[in-house]
Amino acid sequence: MSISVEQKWLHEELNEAQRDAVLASEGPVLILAGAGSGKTRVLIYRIAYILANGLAEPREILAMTFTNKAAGEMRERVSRIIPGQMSGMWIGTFHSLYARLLRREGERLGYSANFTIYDENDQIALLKSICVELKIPAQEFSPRRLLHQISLAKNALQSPEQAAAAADTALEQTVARVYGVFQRRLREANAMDFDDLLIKPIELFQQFPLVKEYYQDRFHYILVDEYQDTNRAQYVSLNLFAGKHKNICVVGDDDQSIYRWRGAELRNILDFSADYPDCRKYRLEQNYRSVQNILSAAHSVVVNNRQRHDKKLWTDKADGDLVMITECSDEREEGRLILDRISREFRENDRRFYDFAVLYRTNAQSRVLEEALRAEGIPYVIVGGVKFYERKEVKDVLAYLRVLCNPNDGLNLKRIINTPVRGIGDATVAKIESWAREHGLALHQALSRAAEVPGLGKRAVASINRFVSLLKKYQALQSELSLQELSSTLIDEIGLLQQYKEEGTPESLSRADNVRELLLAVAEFTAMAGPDAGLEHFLQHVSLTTDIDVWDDRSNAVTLMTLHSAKGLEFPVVFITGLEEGLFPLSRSIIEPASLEEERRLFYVGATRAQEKLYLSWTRTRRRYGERPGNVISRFLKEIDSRLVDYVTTHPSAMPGRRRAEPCDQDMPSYEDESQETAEFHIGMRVAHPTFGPGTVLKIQSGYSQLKLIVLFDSYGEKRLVLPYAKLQIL
DNA sequence: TCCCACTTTCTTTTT
DNA sequence: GAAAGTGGGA
Repeated sequence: MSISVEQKWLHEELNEAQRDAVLASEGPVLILAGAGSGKTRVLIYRIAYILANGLAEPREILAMTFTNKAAGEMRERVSRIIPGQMSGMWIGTFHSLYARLLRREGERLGYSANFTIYDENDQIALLKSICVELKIPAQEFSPRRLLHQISLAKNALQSPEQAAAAADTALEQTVARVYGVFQRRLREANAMDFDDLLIKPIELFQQFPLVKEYYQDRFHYILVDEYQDTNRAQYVSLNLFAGKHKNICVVGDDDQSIYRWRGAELRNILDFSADYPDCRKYRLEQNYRSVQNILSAAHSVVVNNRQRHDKKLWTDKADGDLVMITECSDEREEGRLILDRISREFRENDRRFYDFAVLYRTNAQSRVLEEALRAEGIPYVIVGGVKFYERKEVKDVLAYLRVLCNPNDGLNLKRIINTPVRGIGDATVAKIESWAREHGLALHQALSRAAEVPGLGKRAVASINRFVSLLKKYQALQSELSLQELSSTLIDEIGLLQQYKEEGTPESLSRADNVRELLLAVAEFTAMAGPDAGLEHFLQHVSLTTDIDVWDDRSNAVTLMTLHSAKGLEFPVVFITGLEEGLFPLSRSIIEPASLEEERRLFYVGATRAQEKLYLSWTRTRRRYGERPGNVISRFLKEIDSRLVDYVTTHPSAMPGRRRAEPCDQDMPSYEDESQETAEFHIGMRVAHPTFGPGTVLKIQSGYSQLKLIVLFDSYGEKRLVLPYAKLQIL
């Protein structure tokens, strides 16, 4: 195809490799784009190029991004290059775009358009009730573990029947059994979980070829960001979408794949050229983000991975400062270290608070850091962690809204039936539930016929009737009132705010605040989406909006978040904390090479967020599970080329209140220096137990007086053993 | 049915 | 050390 318009910006804004990738609009295209190499820019210009040359209408473009925030930015930047109408373009995350598709077409699969989206807590709650019903011992098969297995099966497009057929171990058999019931329950509730959002479009397309053809026809150009983190379901659905025009452009970096644990398959990107033999490949290897030392340090770690394509990013930036590694005595010291560096950066380099990001492996680490920043009065924002919409009081209100929107949602119905307390206890609910099941009714239907249910007291029936008429009333009001009016009247009527006020504890007051904030969020949503946006849209927005989507990168505050959340972002100064064996890399990952490599990629992702300064820290000891084990320096720190590193140890000063950091001339400490009393055992070691048989040591915890081992037994799962009593044999 | 005190588990990471 | 789960008593 000849290019009708040769835009000036193609030459001014892009380097040669980027421009080639943009111009290759037709056919399958794979763009291997290293960290900071401008892949977002390529995607944006690609869309702009397609539109500017009239190759497609906006509505014929489908662009998958990793976050809603990224989608919004992309849309905005495209419209700045190509002013004009952008409406009709499908740009968003897999989950939000597929939810849109399923609201339109899900009817064919037996879901009505008002389906509820279940988040992880809902999934767990549902699984728990299934486990109780099927009498599955929760100790042996924790709902969490079952959920993870089910989720992996779903994302691998395995049906419950296939899972049952393939099941060997007791765990797999249980998973398959629960999985089948789980799916049935979701459907009965007219609910989809996050995984269903990805797999139902595939079912739809497979069962309804005409629907498939419509969408295949419609989307002339498909663009996918972060392709290295797609799972099987995403992969299959993309191929279905691209089936006709085959103009599919995927962008990714195998070194930045960090979601294997939730089913992402690296082979999707590694095998793209096998799937599309005529595909064109482009490599973006010039990094525009980081100084050379940071880039080299990150590279010196990630080269230790075996599962990767060899490549090396380059930059024409200066070397920059050395990467600083600091050894701290404990996590509070680590917090102080960060304060210290921030104030120094302020003095020396004229920074703003938003120039800094503090990254960590687990959310639990944020607390100490938060305390340190607060004590010093430094503004900060935490991305992730306990999410607003997951707070109890917020979920309670949302549960009401969900039930109003979708009465079949039995899970949320059970949540609110006795919240606030109205005398409908567990026993009553259980009776109605089993009666409902006997008669093939949904819970809400049974509730309206409470008088017929045997064994219910008069008081209980009266309470239920009051509750049912409350719901009926608001269902009727739904069409008359605006979203805001509906929710605020409802909150008034159930007396939630008043109840919190009466309790008067700081905790309940903050709950009241959260409920008010939820009302604010409703107002904000209406302002953004327009008055026509229905309850189901608001609820979908709530389910699929993450912290990172609302994070404001220009607010004047230090950002705290997990390494995972930091993907795709950049900051002048980055701190990566908690670089200790067992924390980063996490102990569970150490025993499995593939997981360890993923941890290493996570380190790579974190390090390459930094533009100018990278501070890495580890602590000699850190509180975990209320205990305080000794730590060993992370292997990742040892893998960094020592010529790129400035190693510093902080010593608690004799004078209280004063701290200093002193350079330490010695080489970095090695594992051997850290000889623990646990010398006999180490993580990853194979052991045998008289009752549980063979297993692998997952974790070693040093308590105050005794040591605890966590061992993953081949046939008994995880057990915690107290060392002096566990008669373990080393294999 | 509800509330309080006690025990247990939990820490990966996220749409 | 917190949050959630368990069990006994009112």
